[in-house]
Amino acid sequence: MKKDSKYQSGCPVAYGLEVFGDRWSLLVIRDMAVKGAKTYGELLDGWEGISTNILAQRLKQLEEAGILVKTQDPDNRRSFLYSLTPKGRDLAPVLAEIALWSAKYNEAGHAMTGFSDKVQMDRERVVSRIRKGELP
Amino acid sequence: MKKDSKYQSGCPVAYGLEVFGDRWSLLVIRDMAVKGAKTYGELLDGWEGISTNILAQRLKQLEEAGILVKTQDPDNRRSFLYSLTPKGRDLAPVLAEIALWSAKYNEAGHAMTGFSDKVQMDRERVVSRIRKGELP
DNA sequence: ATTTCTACTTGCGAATTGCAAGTTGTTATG
DNA sequence: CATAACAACTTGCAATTCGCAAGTAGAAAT
Repeated sequence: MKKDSKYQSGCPVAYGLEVFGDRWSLLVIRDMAVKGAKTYGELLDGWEGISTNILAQRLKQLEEAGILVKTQDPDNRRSFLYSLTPKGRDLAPVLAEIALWSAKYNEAGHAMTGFSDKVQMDRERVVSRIRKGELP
Repeated sequence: MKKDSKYQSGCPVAYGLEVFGDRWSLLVIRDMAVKGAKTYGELLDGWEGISTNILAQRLKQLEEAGILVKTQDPDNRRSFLYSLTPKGRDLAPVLAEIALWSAKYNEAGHAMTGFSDKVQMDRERVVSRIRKGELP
């Protein structure tokens, strides 16, 4: 999708969107930051159903962008562990603000997640926890 | 692009991304919120060069989503004025957090915009101004 | 030894994107 | 007032990207 994209404008918003501004990247980051997903399989079984080829592609891009790192699972040699870097965890405020906005405007209500509630209760705490590598 | 997408998961992050989670929507919103772009032509001449058919499509989607409204220019009958609704302006914190993140991690530096600087100087003020419909 | 698991890769039709050119109605110009 | 220029799109089409399904490779369980 985003190679070394020609969309370079110098705008900070555009820079961010180059890195994670597609339909899936932020959802992968959310699964890791909010749900604590660590393996390929866990990410594949996320709430929205990303397809396997797209997931593989995004993981590679996000790794190249320094958002996450891939390591061998010490307990299972056929498994890898994905984890967010500080750069990736620093996207917590972005996730939080999107959740706050959605909580305000999504009439349908948001089931299956206490994330919105937690952020509404104490945004700083949630952001701080994610930044430290903990679950919200 | 996003019809009534099947990506409904109940997750607030996913809801937000359904509305503005593509390559261009947030850039259009940024052009309006930060640059004060109001007409189709101004949006076309944005920093990144969106193509005309995509712009038309996004404007329609964002209007349907209640992010912006389209009105006749009272001074020029061949021109329309696009403006953000409160729902659209409430995305200011999202733009701000993306800008802060980019300012921290974009080595290339971000020329041609004082938005990052303004947000870094006083995030609350910038968000507040955009929420009121003023330029940051 | 064979099945199962984990993490992918490959193929391919369908949808989306980007570029270029054309259209419609409006205002400015000679 | 005829014509050029403008503003906001629309249309066509090639190329990229996406999503589903199926297949592969190596490790672990049975």
